[in-house]
Amino acid sequence: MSDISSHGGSGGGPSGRIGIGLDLDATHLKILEVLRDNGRISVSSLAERVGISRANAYTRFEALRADGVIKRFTAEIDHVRTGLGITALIFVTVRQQMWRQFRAELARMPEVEYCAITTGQHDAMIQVRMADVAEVHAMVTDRLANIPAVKATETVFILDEVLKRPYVLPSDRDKTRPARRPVQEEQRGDVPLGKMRFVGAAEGRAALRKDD
Amino acid sequence: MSDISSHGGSGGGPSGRIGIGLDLDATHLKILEVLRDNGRISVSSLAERVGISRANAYTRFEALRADGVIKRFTAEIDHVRTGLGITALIFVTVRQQMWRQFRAELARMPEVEYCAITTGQHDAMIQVRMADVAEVHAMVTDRLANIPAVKATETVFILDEVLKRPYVLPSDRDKTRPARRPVQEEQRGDVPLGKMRFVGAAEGRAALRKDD
DNA sequence: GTTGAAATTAGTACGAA
DNA sequence: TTCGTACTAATTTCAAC
Repeated sequence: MSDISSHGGSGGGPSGRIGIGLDLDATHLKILEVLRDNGRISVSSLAERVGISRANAYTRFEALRADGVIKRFTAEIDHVRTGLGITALIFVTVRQQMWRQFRAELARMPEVEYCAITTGQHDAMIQVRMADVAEVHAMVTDRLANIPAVKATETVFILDEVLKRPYVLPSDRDKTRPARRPVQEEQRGDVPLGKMRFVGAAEGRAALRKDD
Repeated sequence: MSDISSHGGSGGGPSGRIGIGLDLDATHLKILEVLRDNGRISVSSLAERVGISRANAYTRFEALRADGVIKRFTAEIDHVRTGLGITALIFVTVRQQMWRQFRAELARMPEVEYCAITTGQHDAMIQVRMADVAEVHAMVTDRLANIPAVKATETVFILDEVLKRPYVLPSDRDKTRPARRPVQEEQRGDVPLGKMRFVGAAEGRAALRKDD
């Protein structure tokens, strides 16, 4: 059960994989679209829905799997039903040169569902699922605070998860947006830029993306 | 393709579902554990791995599905391979009384993978997948800024996704932690509490969790 | 890249423990 | 409830086109 992503970052940094084994065409994307909503569909039904032959579907399906485009299949579950109804985001400031230790400690925390290294005020964001707020508090004060690599934390609770897509595909963008495009074009320029803010990375963090 | 979660929040608020249709035993959790890593496993193999009969596995599997504990099955994909290698978090401050509009606009944005309402300095956090940073910038300035409900935004880029579990289960906690428990007990009290911070919700936001 | 037919496997229904 | 078995339907594999 190795949970640490073996792949490179999603930020276009030092990734690792250079040669692309497979370039995805519209059919590949269609397959991924179907698989997003029904990961247990049979390859036969998949072929039908996508509009290709079974053999072709099998070939493409296997290629997507073998090439790592599809990392794995999983079930989406209702956390409330399993008793982990509290979700929190913990923003962590990591002490320089201690990323390796931070990562190692993360691997020991099964209640962490997601951890990303970010630009901005903090260095990392972790998402945890707990039974109650007391457990979140205990996790932050007892476990995180005891990691020397952790300089500071900031915790925020999730009140509601409004939207959660399994994943986004490039083909998604051509669906809802065209209707709004003209509006965008017209309003371009009138945008009150002052109300938004981009937060860059702290000193030297980008260089520390991989372990230390 | 309705992406907005029909379920209640994950924060224990006004959920909707009251009567629990199914209380999960250790076997149920074991099933979910297997399904987390292999959502396409056959029910026969599942039965084998969990150590129950095939018939029983079918019954429990169906019960978990019908009861909504398993929301759906999906494929996990590599965003870099699909050309959406840039991930950003956008923290949004929403104008009071305009949550309904904000939610409606969100539904029109297919590149948004996740949106949660949070406590703390901001009101919501959305995660987007884009082809490049320019697209993120365009999304924030052209699309988000044009929503009257959006008072302000703060954008942060994800440099690396260190850990991404499909989901956390209550049974996970009894795996890695026991080894560290004694350490926790010893260090309890020596925790430098000053280095962490809990951020509460802004005025009246909890009451506005559902639309408006 | 497609179709069709054999082999295998999945899903269902039943009685017994 | 759970298990084991037998039955039916579907899927996967492999062949030739």
